[in-house]
Amino acid sequence: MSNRVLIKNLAASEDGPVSLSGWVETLRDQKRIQFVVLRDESGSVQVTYKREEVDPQAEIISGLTHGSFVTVEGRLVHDERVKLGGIEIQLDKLEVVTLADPETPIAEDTSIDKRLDWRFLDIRRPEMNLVFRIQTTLERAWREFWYENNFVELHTPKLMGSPSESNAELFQMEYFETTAYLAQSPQFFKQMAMMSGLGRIFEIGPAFRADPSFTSRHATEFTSIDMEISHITSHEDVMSFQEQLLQRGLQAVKDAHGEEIKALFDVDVQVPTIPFPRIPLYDAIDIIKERGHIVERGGDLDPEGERQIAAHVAETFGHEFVFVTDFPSTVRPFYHMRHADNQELTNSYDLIWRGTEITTGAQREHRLDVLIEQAKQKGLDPEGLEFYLDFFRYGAPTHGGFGMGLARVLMLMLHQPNIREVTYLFRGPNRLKP
RNA sequence: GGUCCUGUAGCGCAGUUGGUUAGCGCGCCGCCCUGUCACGGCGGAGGUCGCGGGUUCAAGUCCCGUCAGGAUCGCCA
Repeated sequence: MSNRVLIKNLAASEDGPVSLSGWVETLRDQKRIQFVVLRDESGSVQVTYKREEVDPQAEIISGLTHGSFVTVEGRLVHDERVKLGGIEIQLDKLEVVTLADPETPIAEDTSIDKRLDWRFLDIRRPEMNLVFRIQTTLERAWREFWYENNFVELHTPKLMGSPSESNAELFQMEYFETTAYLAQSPQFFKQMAMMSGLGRIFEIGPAFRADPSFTSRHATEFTSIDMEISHITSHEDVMSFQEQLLQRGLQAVKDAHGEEIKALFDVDVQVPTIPFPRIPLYDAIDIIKERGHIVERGGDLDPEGERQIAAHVAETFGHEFVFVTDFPSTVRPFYHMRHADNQELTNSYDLIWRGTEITTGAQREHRLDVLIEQAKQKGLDPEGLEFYLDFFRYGAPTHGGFGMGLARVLMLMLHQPNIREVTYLFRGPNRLKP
């Protein structure tokens, strides 16, 4: 390994010899003096070289192109004249590792679709680079929370022999002599873990949906944050876990990256207070109606309804999050538990962050006879659900959980307009590359 | 899948009621420049106007179709 120093650590270092490596960001090639702005994964710094009469090193610098990767040896000097951080490297030796093609195919203001074609160049930009450092911090904080609470991490299969849920569109593929499906959700397998005695589980993994959805918040493959816990009394227990999880994650991101996020995205990360506001759906519909938007009872909230209830919560409680609870059974899958005293409502919720849905959660029905009855009411044939229904034949604890879209969380955290900005390699109806 | 909008140089855009050689900024190439920092100065290259058809003496511009992209709705995470 080379003994390269990260640029972000230079400002606090003593003047003296250093070696760096990085990409050429700018070359200001004057007759007597040359300036190279060098960027690595942590930041940018100016490299200065004073030219001699006959000077092979200066010729090498003159031949540099934007994006070329170089190693630099020189002396770090703190100098107030330098606008870029008040430091510069006075060059002893610059070596070209690889010369870049002179014309870069994308720029900062290039449209998202072209930038996705050249994603590796796009992610070289400091703000895009930061996104994935934030993602790492977020997942780490969540994992720590789960570990502290005795969760088991699972990896459920993504190749399925039958659909994992009823409604969403399925990808199917040849599988030797039969047909396989890509998992739309780990739903059934994480419930299986409850009957396996694992108690509390989480999974961070891919989910696949063959929906031709053209919006700023949908992908055909996305990373799903899933959690399932046993021995709950209602969906309230699930919501309580989730709000703690989000608070922990956002606190960790703010602590580790708050200043950078402010500098690069102009966003102040808000750590939410607990508990998040909770509003039953029918109350939410009444509130939305008072605000001038009509949502029919018996249906789901439409996007405008979600924005309206979020605006109401922001104005009334000063909170960015809201749990909308007790959805009607007509819009929920058969496995959501219904109210004991009202078959039309479920022990379920959606979590909305600044007007966008990031989660669906629920208490699950654990009684086999009730489950079969609810499946039938949804027009499902229990025969096709045998493998799932078997879970409930040999003793099932009460349980519930949620699924949360990772990229949606990042998009909303960083106030990005599109899920594609915060997904490493986006997959949609018209994008399979790179 | 529906609706609306957009496709002009490597990138971002302008292009008038249809009219001669399609422009601007950035980038790129060459030369010049004593510390630049959005460096500056001079010069230059680069275009099947998404694609196909139609109207017209004449189409980047109007019409039809098609492909691609964006926003939004449906659906969801």
